[in-house]
Amino acid sequence: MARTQGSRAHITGPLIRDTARRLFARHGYAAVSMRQIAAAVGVQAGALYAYTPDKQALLRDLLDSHMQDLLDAWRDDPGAAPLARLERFVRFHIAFSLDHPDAVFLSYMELRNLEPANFARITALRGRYEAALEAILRDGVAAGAMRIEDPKLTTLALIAMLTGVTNWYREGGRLDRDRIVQIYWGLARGAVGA
Amino acid sequence: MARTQGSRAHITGPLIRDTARRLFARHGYAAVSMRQIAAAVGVQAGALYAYTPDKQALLRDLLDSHMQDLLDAWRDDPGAAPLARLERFVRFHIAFSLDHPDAVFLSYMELRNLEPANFARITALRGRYEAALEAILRDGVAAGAMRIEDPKLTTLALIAMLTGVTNWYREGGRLDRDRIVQIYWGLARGAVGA
DNA sequence: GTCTATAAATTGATAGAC
DNA sequence: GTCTATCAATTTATAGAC
Repeated sequence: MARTQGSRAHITGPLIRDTARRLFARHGYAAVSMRQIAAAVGVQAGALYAYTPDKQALLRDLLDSHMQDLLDAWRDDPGAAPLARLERFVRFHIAFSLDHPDAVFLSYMELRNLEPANFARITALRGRYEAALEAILRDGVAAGAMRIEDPKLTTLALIAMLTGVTNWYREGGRLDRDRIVQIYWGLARGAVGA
Repeated sequence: MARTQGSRAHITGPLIRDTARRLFARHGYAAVSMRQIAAAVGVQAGALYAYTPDKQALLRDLLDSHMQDLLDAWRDDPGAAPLARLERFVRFHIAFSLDHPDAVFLSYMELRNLEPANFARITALRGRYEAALEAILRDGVAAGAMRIEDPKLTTLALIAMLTGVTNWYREGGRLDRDRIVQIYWGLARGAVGA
């Protein structure tokens, strides 16, 4: 018989987050019940509430920590050439997206299910990430290394293009990661007129 | 007092579809109840079932008719120069996306809530649309008018980039539609090496 | 920390009157 | 075609035992 009692707090906490992230990404926040999460984790529904005050907080924490991780992981080198910085950004964004596909998917799919205060917080973090790319583009224009009509729109367009890899990438598919980065870098370089 | 009885079938049918599309796009399919749709339409929940056998059929019909509309609306001119065809595609895709933002959003957001048979059908229609762009890119490469490393990936990348306008466009914003098309066409043209 | 049990509300869908 | 009323299942969240 399986365990029916006893504490496993050291693994249950992270497991709840991992499980919720996967199920939310696959079926949508509203479509996944706390009972489904609990069943996949291997606990009863009531046990979840020792880790999160409610379902909304679970979603907010997932999106919040994802955006924090993303911002912490990106390190620009303002001293390098703008084109080299852009290439690094392309490589970073694709790698991060493929390493955390569920979190990336969630963070732009479930914004609408956040309460206003949480929505504002996540949107602000996203704005900081976009500003990081926009700064590269503006420096590239200033240095004469890029030709860009509208840096703000180009930022959004490039991020949408790069994030799109999560929609079709499958491990072991036709193209490996380096090849994908190479192709997208060619597209991005052309788009900025370099 | 408001009407509490009587048939208004000629307007209720389309109204249910319009309302469901808007609410599904805003809050997500699973998050919207049949009662909420009915209330927004101005009927009681039971009345909806005179128009749709169930909630799933309502979603399927919305996605199906959107993809049909999209395919019907796009008319390529295989005799024209590849770059001119691509420019027309960019203009068309952006215009269609901004004219039907909810339908576009739904059609790539709620695929996961379709039953397998419905999912396969919608995905096949989407494949036909992608093939239309890919044909232009291949012709452009063959004619020496474009330099593209991978036409398939470039197709997906361009569509993701163009569809992204629905994420930030607001009527009466900083840029009008013609200007947006102009900017995105510049990005697309550069991306394909023209 | 986890369980069992349950409260209170909401869900998709149906039946039958008009 | 629409309404009212309702069923059966499911939902989030809580209370109290262990």
